[in-house]
Amino acid sequence: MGDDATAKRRGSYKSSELVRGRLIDAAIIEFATHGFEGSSTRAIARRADAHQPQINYHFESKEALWYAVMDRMMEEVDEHLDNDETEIKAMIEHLIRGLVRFAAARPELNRMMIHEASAPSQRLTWLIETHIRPRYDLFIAGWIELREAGVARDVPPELAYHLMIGAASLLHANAPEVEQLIGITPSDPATVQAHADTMVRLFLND
Amino acid sequence: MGDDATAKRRGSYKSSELVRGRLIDAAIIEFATHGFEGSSTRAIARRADAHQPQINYHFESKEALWYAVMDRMMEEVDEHLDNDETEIKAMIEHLIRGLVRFAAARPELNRMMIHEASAPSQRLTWLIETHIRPRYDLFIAGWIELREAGVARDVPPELAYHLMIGAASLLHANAPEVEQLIGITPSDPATVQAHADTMVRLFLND
DNA sequence: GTCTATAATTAGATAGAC
DNA sequence: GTCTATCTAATTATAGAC
Repeated sequence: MGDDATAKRRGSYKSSELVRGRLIDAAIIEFATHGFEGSSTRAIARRADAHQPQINYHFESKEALWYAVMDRMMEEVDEHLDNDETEIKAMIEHLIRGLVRFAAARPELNRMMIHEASAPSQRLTWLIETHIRPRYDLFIAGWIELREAGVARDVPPELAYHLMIGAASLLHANAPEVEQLIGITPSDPATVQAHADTMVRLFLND
Repeated sequence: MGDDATAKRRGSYKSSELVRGRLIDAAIIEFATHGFEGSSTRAIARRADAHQPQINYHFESKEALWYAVMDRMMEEVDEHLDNDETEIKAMIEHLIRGLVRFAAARPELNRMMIHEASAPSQRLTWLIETHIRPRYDLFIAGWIELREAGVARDVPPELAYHLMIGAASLLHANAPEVEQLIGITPSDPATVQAHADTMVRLFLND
């Protein structure tokens, strides 16, 4: 170790990971804005300051890049929603506030979700079975427990997930519309705070 | 009148309007599913049982077709939300139930809105100024009045519109996901009813 | 690993016969 | 108004020099 070959391998490896990461970052923006079909690998590469064929080098295909993007987004959700509360009401309140904060910080996930969830597809099936169902099951179990404890308002479990995510995310997913229509910046900390407070009031009993 | 030329003109006119309507119907589905850039005029024409150049004949361009689609969708919203209630609480309850019913019947509008509202564009600006702002202004004026009357729950006016639409529409915009994940059909009358009931409970005081 | 060149396919739009 | 054929430009992916 320490010879030229090792140094070169290390250097190349590091550089490769950097480009790979930049391509994922760029793809998140493009896929969220234009959808999978509407995004071009050239635009992704340009945004990542890379060349278009590097996508096929670092990933198997445009589709493989999309899967890598989703894996990354889901890691980020989990970091945002990480929860060490033990009391049940504090936990759900923490979750609701986390949902709003994440929607504001990363509107791209909700945008991508709507693009993909609009029609059945292999990508949607993979997304549901790999990433969504485990998280959904946890959420629903918690919601039912909260309903029984009288903490949650009267929202049927099979509707709760999408009502809550819809109310938490549209303001941020549609941020460009909101800014032009209403004149507020949805990602402003004060707006996020007011939004989270409102969500807690709406979905939890006093 | 009544001569061959007139008959032919009449026949052609009727046929032309029919094709034009079918192209708009088809474009609604395609634009909602794949976004503007992701939709191909060939796919739209195929779905309308027409030929691809007929789009450029009946509309100036793919973009002109998109504008015609939005005009049509907005006409449909207004029909769905048409309201002859006079009492203020009955009016907002009618509106909320109408929002849910429309989202279920025509998930395409909400899908298109998210596609377009994700990034600034000429299309988004036109959509806001032509169609959204007048309806938004009416909604907000009503919401403020309701807040003062103590009928509406404590949701700030600048958040109310997107919270309500988000909660009303995501379940239906993401219907394919919901069916696979939860196993319910969001457009089922019983589900729509339960969804509307829940929305009224969430956003209005008892 | 990068980057130029390019192959193969598909896109939106148009020409012109009917 | 319709429909075939086609133009130009853009797309994903690959070949091969470096």
